[in-house]
Amino acid sequence: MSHDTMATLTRETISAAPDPIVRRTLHDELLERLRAMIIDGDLAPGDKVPEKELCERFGVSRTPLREALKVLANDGLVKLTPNRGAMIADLTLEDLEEAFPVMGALEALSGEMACANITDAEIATIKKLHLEMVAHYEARELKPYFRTNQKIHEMLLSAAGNQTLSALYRGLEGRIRQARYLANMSTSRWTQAVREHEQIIAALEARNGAELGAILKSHLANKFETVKEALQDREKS
Amino acid sequence: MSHDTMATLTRETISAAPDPIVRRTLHDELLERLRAMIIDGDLAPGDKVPEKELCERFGVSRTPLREALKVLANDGLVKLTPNRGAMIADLTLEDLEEAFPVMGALEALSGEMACANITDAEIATIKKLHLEMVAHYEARELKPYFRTNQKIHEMLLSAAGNQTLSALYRGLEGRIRQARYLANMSTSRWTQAVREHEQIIAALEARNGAELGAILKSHLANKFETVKEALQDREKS
DNA sequence: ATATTGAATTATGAATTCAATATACATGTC
DNA sequence: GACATGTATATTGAATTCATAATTCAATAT
Repeated sequence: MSHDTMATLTRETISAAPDPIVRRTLHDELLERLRAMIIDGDLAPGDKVPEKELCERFGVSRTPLREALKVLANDGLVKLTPNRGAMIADLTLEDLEEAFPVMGALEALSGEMACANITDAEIATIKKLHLEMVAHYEARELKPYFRTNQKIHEMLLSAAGNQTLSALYRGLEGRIRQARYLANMSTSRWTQAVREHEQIIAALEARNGAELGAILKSHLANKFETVKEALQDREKS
Repeated sequence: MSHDTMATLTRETISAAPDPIVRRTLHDELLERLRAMIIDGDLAPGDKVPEKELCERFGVSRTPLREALKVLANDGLVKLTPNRGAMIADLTLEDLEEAFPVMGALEALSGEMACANITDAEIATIKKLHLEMVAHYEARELKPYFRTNQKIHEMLLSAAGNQTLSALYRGLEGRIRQARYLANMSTSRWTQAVREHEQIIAALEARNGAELGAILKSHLANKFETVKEALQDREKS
């Protein structure tokens, strides 16, 4: 064994079995859990965040919890008022009006990039999901419909293969999470939405990125209109 | 004074002078300062973040500083490794390749929305900045050129009038901050960039949102190519 | 009866402390 | 002399503590 290969060999020996023990910080773990709680609605918008209670629940001290809250505040999921603590952010019409165009731009990009990178297998999976979704539409099953719908958009996003894009998109989605439960669509809008999804599939199969981007953008804009109406109705009551 | 107007009057008296004392938390202040330090390059990529030193510098304890670091990590400006502390995030080619398309989408949206909302006065200001920038180009003053350039893009962004968009854009910009110092443009690229800026002004004056969006997108794509080359050169050395 | 004031309680922001982990250094072995 | 092992120091993550601000509630005045 010559001397100058030693170092290389040693490194290979070590890196041959790179199986590090994953250790997460409490802060990190809490961040994930709290995000999930907010997005799932366990912590409702407008709620005060009960620091003490959550600490007991998770069995941690206030320090890591508060660190997580600062991050969530930065992401817009909670509002922090000095000396008055944290509240789960409430969704205003203005928030929606700001978020949707940005979502549209990101979604369009996601479509464009997905067309460039997606595999045939992935397209097949999306088609299958699409058929599932249509079945839910025909059965008028709103919740399963939404769920499948979201899966399709998630797949497009991951097919785009851009972590930065995904992160921003998910961040925005978290903020407008409430909108989902609002959009009790009219039959005509629902039919239109399904038709738009047909177009999405077609553009995807043709791998026409520009087209897909445009469709997604207007699809989202239409969805926004639906949500906006629902939100305005709710605010009246 | 009738009794039923009392409450109203009282409320008016209070809300007539809403001049709350602005109190910021240390965490918030630190966040701002650290961001500036990173973006200005006072803390260089790859540097370990000296917790203790910074605490002394700012005269605060570790708690608020660490809170700020978590937020910065969430934004991708620093990397946090458990038990090993924080490092200023280093910019890889992959980061750039991910960030630029997203920046492009956001910038395009910014242009579109700016056209819809911008005032004549704002257009005039931008034109003035543009002339300044051209002057710097002709004098071959790179740094002032960049600075003015950035001001123009900032104005477009604020003219778009979408806080969500601004926040995401600035976040991304912070991450690719290093790219600025890399882009030592060739003369031909520089000339091209100025020409593109002429087009930007033209589209803006015509208030042609779609056009402006498209120009900004390709403008950024071209810039990316320049930066990419510079980065590859640097990585070789 | 209602509104206002002041004291007690609670919650928050930030500093400090403590335990666990990593790094640096020294010593011993081949 | 190179490497490994053990020890000391420093740094980090998280709990605890402390001071201050906000909230609650009873007492008082209107």
